[in-house]
Amino acid sequence: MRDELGSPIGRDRFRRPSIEVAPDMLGLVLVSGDRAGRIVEVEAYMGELDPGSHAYRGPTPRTATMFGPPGHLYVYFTYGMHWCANVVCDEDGRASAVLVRALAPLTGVEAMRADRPAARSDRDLCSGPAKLCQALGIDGSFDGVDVVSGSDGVMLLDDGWVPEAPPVVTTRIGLSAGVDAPWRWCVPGDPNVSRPSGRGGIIAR
DNA sequence: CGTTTGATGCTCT
DNA sequence: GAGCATCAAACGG
Repeated sequence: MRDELGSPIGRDRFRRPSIEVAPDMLGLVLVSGDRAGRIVEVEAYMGELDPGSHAYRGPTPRTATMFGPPGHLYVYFTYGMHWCANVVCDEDGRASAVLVRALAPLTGVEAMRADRPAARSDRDLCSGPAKLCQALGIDGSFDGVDVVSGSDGVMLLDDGWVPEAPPVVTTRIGLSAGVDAPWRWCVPGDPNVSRPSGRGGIIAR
């Protein structure tokens, strides 16, 4: 299954601040069990330096994974009903993470449809951080899993695909603090991107 | 199309 | 008790 979808990624790729890792994650394949999608939208969260980050006020039980070693999944629960998934970055002890905000579905699309009955089209399957978790079957039990080794069925792969154009850069979505940081990156023109532009419009392309 | 609103429960103050 | 890294349904033009 993995061999067909791409090659494993070294942990060193995540051993940097999330604002460096995030744009490099566009195009990678996120695999969960028999389902997979290509990452087309990400956001960076810079831990204790970032008022928009869950880690801004220091470590708590909820954010423990984000303060741990890179290459693991930080999965959190929000709005009383949704799960969202980040990939932890930077050295152990520094809370830096990349939120995966949208995927282009690749495999297991039938299973995704079954788990996302509200989706009116396949573009609604993974076009948002909570949607993609539902589509891939990711919930709180996946917090802390290693996406480099893939030992728990969730893995990031590189199949060599690269966007035709440089990423679109915007401000982040849905925050009340840290709203001005241009830390959201999208694959230009991809129909699965959750929203074409951020609060301040498109900052760079 | 666009914007608005209700759902729903965990987390930290 | 307030706020939330969201989503879908219900509106209005």
